[in-house]
Amino acid sequence: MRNAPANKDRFAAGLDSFVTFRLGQVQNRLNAQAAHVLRARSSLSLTEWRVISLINAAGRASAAELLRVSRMDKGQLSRTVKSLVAKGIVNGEVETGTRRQTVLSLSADGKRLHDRIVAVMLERQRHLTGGISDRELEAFYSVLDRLSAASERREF
Amino acid sequence: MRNAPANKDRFAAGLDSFVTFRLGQVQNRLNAQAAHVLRARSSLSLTEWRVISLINAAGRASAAELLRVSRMDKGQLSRTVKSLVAKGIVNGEVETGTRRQTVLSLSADGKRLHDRIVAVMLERQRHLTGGISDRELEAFYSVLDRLSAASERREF
DNA sequence: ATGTTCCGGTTGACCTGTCAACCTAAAAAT
DNA sequence: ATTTTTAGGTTGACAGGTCAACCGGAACAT
Repeated sequence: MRNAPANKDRFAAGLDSFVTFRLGQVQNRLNAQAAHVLRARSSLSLTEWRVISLINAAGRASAAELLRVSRMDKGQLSRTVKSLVAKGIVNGEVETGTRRQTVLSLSADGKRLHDRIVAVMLERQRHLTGGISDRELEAFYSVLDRLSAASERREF
Repeated sequence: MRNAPANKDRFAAGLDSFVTFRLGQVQNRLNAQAAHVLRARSSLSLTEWRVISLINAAGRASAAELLRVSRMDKGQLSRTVKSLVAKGIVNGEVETGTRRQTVLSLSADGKRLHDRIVAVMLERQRHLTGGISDRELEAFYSVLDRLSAASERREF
């Protein structure tokens, strides 16, 4: 890191101390990278890929379940699922009877697509975490979890 | 943490292992929280606040400097600065001669605003990192930096 | 049974982020 | 001196995220 020119230090004291600031910077770069990879190897957007991952992880799940787990936006999920169904990547069976939920699952095509992409993503994951030991990662996740918990309080 | 209902575990294996996924979740929640705080105590958007912070940290700086340091979008910065100047929060002097840069600084109002908000933000920062030791934070930042470095390679 | 509440899902409006083209002035090249 | 390159900044178009109103069916109360 620290690849910015000399005057970077002028800012160091002011902003680097904000966890959120640093976190944000890294996250943006990671997202851009992921989106780039996806564009290079598929026609999926990052959100589409996330939804595919979610559905794959769940096997079969309703949109509501995915929402609870991912905390993504209702509307966004709805639209993304719609487009994935249109592309034949996701199947949506209208499970009537039990509160009319739509049960989502990957189609055969979807599964193949997922498996192809997930391989690349796992490789990327290895690249990203390559220089990081398991203990470090554990600690990292632990801090992340605490930040997540602390971000709960709305008044802050 | 871990406040999701029972079936959370079904997803654990699949997605929690992706650093980027976890990072993203936490980041979203932190952003939402920050935006909420800002809305409650000012009429600033998150981006406006970031730009104000940047300018404050720099004292006086050109837009280009802020860009290099923050890695935010050119256009977004331009527009945000424009609106902050319009609101009388930021002064933009057209430093001609040296590559026609516009030197940005906080106005008196801007400075007051910044100081008022930064107090809340520092309090929030303390809330967020309260349960986290300095050593843990150091380690956290170190991992973050390595992730950031690894997100450089475009092919991944 | 019927009206009320609740919940899963959809839609539209709006706001933010991102990309790329463009303008203009300064600097460098000839 | 004139042309070319480079860099700071602006703008427009568009994709993606976010909010809130809404729809319709299930569950529940009376």
